[in-house]
Amino acid sequence: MDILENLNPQQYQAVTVGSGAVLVLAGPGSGKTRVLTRRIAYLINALGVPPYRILAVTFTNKAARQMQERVTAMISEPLRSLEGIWLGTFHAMCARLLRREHERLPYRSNFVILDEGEQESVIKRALKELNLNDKLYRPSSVLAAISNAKNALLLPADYPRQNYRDEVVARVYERYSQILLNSNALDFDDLLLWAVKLLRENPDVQEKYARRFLHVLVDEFQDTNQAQYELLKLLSAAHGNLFVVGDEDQSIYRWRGADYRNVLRFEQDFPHAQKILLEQNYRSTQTVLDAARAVIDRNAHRTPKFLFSDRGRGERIVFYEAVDDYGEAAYVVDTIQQWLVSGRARGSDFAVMYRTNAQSRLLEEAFLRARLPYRLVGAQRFYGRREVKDVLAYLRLAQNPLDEVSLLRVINVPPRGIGDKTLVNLQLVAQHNGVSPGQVLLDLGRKGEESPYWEAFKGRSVLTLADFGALIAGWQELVAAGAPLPVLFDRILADVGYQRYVDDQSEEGLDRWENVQELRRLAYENQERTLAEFLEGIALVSDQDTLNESTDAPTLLTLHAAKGLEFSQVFITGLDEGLLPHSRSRDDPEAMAEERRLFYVGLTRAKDRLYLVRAAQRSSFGAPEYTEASRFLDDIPDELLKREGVRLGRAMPGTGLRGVWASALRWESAPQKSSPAVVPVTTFRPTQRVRHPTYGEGIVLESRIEDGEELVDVHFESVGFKRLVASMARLERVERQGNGMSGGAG
DNA sequence: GCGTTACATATTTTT
DNA sequence: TATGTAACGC
Repeated sequence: MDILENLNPQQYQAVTVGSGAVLVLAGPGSGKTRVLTRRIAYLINALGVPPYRILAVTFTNKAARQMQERVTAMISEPLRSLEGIWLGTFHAMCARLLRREHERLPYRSNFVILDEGEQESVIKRALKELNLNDKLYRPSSVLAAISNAKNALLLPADYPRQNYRDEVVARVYERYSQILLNSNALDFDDLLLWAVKLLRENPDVQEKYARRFLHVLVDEFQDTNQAQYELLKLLSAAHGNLFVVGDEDQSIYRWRGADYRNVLRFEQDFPHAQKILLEQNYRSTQTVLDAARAVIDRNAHRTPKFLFSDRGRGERIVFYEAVDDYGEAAYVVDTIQQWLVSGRARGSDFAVMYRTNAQSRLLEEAFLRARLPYRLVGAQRFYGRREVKDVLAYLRLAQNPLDEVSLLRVINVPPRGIGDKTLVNLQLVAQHNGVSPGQVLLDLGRKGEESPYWEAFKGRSVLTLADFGALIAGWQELVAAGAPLPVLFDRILADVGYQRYVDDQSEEGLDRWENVQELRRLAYENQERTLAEFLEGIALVSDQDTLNESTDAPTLLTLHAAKGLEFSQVFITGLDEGLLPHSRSRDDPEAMAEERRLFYVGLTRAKDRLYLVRAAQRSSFGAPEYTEASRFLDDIPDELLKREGVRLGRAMPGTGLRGVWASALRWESAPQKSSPAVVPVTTFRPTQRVRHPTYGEGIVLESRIEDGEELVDVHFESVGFKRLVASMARLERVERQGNGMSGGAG
């Protein structure tokens, strides 16, 4: 394939631009990935740049993998390979750098990478050690503060102390860092922070890499944080060929330290940078783009862009207001099903997006009920499962016995008689001798009574400790002897009796054991790799990476996870105040602007059809609540919208039944004309009054057929909302004149 | 030291 | 809801 084929003038310019700093501002669907991959291929094929002199950075493994595949396909003979190129995520690149140069760092090359849960447990430990109240200083908020500091390249000593709380956070930060150092462990932020430190403090190292990388290319530049930007500057310093692609309007990771103003800084730092705007959109209909533009134009401080498409106006955007969150999920699934039945669309054409992961549950249930397969990105991730984390902790312990986090996690899992007392003792002994608890254990395990630590323990506790230490010692020997991953895996499970522990023959136990088996399968597939590589691969996978592209089914995913993807038909659900925009962003204009960008990202994922869905009533947990329509909906011009479903006024909080009544009045509910699918026949209709032998009288909110059963949602005067199966519940119609507005509680 | 239970408590997005 | 933790009894 010709690398320069099928490029518009701006894309062509970006692909072939000469040396120096280049900023490509690429609107959604403007061929950003195409530009990036062709640029790399162009450098190699046309300019003869050897792949090993190229550094290309992405945010997700998936993006990296995709880029790798596409570029490889374009590389011409005689090379045909990208051997030597550094193409990966920021974090993977840093991990690689740090392992290579570990002698310049206070870490060993076999350091482990902590995930967020582990970070939090270290914070909790630090708080406890410092006698701080974890109610007052929430681990999550302290962690966020520390993370922000690291993103801004601030070490504990540099942490700004403006008030007492800062002082406390600084002290926790200090202790936290010590624990990590002693554990030979790094968190995600450390990977970046230490990489920058390494390059800054070792000019020879910096020069080595900066000279090597003739070209540095970056995807999603608007999502970089300070540390990442600094790293890019350090690595491109020698040749100055820094090629970044991004879009301020798609910056949605502010909470993680990303700062879209890096785009502005870039222009200041490289005043001669070439700036290229990609504005032609190849993805969406003009209707979708118009709506997206109307939404994003309300944000200040951005480079105005004029996205245009030659795909024509396309269909109007459907706006559906459901009675409640069940109705919302049902609408989504019904609509998709009708398309599928009609044969005019396939499963993978659809995506259902939401703000928070919790929203996926009702949707999943609806899909399950309809017996429609779906694929889910992220959420209760496999690697987050307790049993999986346990086994991984064992593996990490085998690789790095200094890892206190993992040690503390599994030292008494399954229960082996090492309780709080013994644990505190162990830590004391370790501290006294200036070693880590893991080392004490190992020594006890290896030498038994000969160990100098033996006497420090009293009673039989030392026996249990020594037993466990002997296990770890055994695993370590296996690792040192280069035993294959599955062998080590099985040995560990057998040694600790893990199956007996998780699989209690209950359904849940079976499920857990399944997960362990799944992990073992993974180890088997990766048996060519070292334990360290295996663990690092797992530590750095993201949810987005778990998307299985081969399944032909609708995708359920958060708006964040949707970035970079596209679908023929997109549902954005939960368009309620408090959810999108999220309530936590309410009082912060910057956060609110980001909510808007998030919505913008969702809108621009759609190629052909867009459905905006919300629920008039939603239960976050416990009690259902009335919701207000998202303010963002107001910004979409009416002529782009086609309303369906019930119609509600804005905001009827505290008006009791009125909300329910209003929501039960169908405003327009004609089935989509374009869809020949069968409209199920129901016995009950919304607004109809019914009587139930136990609950008394109520009003039908919604009725639909699922799996051949008619499901009726009723609001009873006595008990409120109930979902009934029509054939089971002895529901009677109540024929009555007049408006039923009286009676009932809200 | 272990296991059960009651109770509280918090819920955004993730490399 | 679902998860964690504090308290209790064994």
